[in-house]
Amino acid sequence: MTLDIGTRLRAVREARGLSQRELASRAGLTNGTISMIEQNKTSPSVASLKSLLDALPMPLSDFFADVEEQAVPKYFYAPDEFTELSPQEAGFGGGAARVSLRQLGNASSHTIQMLHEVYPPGADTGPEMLRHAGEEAGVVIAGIVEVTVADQVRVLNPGDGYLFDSTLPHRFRNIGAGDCVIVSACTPPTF
Amino acid sequence: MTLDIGTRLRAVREARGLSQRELASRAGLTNGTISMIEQNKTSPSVASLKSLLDALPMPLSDFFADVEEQAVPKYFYAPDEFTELSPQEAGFGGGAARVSLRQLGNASSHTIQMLHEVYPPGADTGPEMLRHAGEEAGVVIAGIVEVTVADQVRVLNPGDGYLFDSTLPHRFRNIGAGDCVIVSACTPPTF
DNA sequence: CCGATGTGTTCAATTTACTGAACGCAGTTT
DNA sequence: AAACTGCGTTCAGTAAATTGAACACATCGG
Repeated sequence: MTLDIGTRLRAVREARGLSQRELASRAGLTNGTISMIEQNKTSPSVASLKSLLDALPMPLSDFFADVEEQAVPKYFYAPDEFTELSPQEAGFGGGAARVSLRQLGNASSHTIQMLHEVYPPGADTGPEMLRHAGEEAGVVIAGIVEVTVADQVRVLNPGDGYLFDSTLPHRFRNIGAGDCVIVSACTPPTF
Repeated sequence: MTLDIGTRLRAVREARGLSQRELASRAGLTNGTISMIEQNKTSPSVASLKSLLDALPMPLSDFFADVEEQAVPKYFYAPDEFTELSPQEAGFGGGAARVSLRQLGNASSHTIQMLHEVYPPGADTGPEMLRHAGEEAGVVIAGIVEVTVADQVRVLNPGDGYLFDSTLPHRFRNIGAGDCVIVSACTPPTF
């Protein structure tokens, strides 16, 4: 989401019938600064923004309540825009190997969670089986992974997939020589 | 003036069980910055604060206001066990190009539908935009695809992803020289 | 006991926000 | 018309936020 503080601020300022200079003097800032902010050429500090809103006046929560509604929705993500989830939060307690779990977007505001997962050789989600609400599915892109679901164990190769209810105890182990890459999806997001 | 965002940020961060470094890496900032902010030694820019809250996640306004049942359930699928969806069934009416949409499992008995999609060069879901209930997300594995969602158009390369509400009109076009491979997920399954 | 890993803090260097004084433009006033 | 008054924008310089690499302090395993 690219949040548009500039137009939001301008809208509020003009609704009060204030010029940039008037608002600037009340807030203890300069008109130039306000101009830059309204054009989204800079991202003001919280302190500066609070000064401006105090001078209007308007609470920060109200200001952002509207800003987030007007925010431009984000549909596309470059590789570096995936958010890396820490192993701990993903449910991997004392895992020795480092697993990369890169999430697509901000799952808290969606009903679906998609992950780009990379397991180094030997990586294991651990003998303690994972369990959580929802369903999960995935496709193996590269490498070899042994997946355990309930009482079933299976070795999956590139092109293979899986699909099961997440409340069933499950476990992933990379038993190949190289990295194992999986693209998976969960619903609802697990936190 | 106070506006103690430092202790507020620390409270939410610790509530999530995250260290300063973990949060920093997710938000694309450094641990030092978070330390300074939490001690109120600096006033973060709105852009920085939003990055931090997105990684938690939490909206700015909140921050500021205070399978089908079988005898034996099937969890694993070999590549030839994916069910090929006919273009028509997938919503492609008179599409000239042949698109491969291979579905993992029997989606009607699940809340999640995962597809392994292959688009030949020039493939297009058509100028009539698709619309259906639910959300969909995907990761590009190979090739180059142009995706249109509502009024946004974007060219996605391997490693890129997408995530949007399926009620928004959308369209996929393979604009590369080779096949385009995408692994996607929808919720709920679209039929 | 010591090395390895974890935490949060500190500080010089860099990037960025902000200042202060310009600028150009549109109405009014003389 | 020229001179004023108001508006928002631009720009070099300054102040502050942010980085990146240290630091000190804990906990854990050999």
